[in-house]
Amino acid sequence: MNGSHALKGMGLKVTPKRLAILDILVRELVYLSPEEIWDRLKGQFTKLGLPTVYRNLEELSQGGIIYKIIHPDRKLYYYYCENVSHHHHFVCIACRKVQDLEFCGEEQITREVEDILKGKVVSHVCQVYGLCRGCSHARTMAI
Amino acid sequence: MNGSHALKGMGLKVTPKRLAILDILVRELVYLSPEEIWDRLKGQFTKLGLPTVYRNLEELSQGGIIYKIIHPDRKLYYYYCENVSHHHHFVCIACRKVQDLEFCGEEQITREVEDILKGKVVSHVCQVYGLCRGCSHARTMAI
DNA sequence: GAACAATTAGAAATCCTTTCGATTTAATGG
DNA sequence: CCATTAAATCGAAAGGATTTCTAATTGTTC
Repeated sequence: MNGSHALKGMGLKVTPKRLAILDILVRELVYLSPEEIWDRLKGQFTKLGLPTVYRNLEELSQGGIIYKIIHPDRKLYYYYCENVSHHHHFVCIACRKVQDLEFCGEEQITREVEDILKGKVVSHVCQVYGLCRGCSHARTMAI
Repeated sequence: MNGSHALKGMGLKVTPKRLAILDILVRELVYLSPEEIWDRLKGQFTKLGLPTVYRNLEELSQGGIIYKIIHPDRKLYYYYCENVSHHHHFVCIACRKVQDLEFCGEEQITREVEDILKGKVVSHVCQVYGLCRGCSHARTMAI
């Protein structure tokens, strides 16, 4: 994963801040809010506005290199995922780690919508919440 | 669907406003925002605060009689659905109608998470967007 | 390295949603 | 039917995440 390359590829200028924002997500592989990313970068840049973080995250997301989490609290969270083909995610509710899922019921859903509801599928979202391997162990032992 | 009965069942007082809010959702069967519901009820009640609508929708949702839509704009929308067993929905992006889907990949997903990721599923969301029968016809003819 | 367009800072605005204290209303039971 | 009490409502105001705006800065290109 080459940050500069990726940014250029989507027609964005390669700025240090933009790179740093992407880098955080690439390194942590958990979903983060704009403010959390801002906090992590404050030490690295004397001047960094929260709007800059918001704007960059939105641009990166538009460019298809990072993704938004569907979160029950209806706030913005982003995560990086290398896998660019269509797939869904398993999100750990304890540590926020995001992992790929193979399974996607697209076919069955499309068939049902077309055959029974006589409608047309445009898109679908699917997200699974739970405890990842590590957190599920930790919890079993702790409680 | 008896509104008063349903409200009592969840330990809520039967007030005219609460009934009217529920009634709108039951009659329209599309997802609506608190403000849209408020607009529809302004004529019916001289005094009706938007916070009242918000509060009631949240209570009804807590009671499990109405549901929140997962919407990309991250705003609140609610809809009524008679079917209380676990299932997902097909949402028309044109008219907002919400229809039940049979299919749910719960089993396969749980198996994948447990067997491959060694994690534990707690919950999952799934929502399909598209054009319902009527809107898909209308669009074909219009464009 | 000059020119230009894109990016950023910082403050302020926006807008959805929630909170608060005071008032009203539904439910209960005598 | 009326009194009591807890729940519900009003209206204003606060809260808080996100976006907008203008001027200043910085990458990119040639």
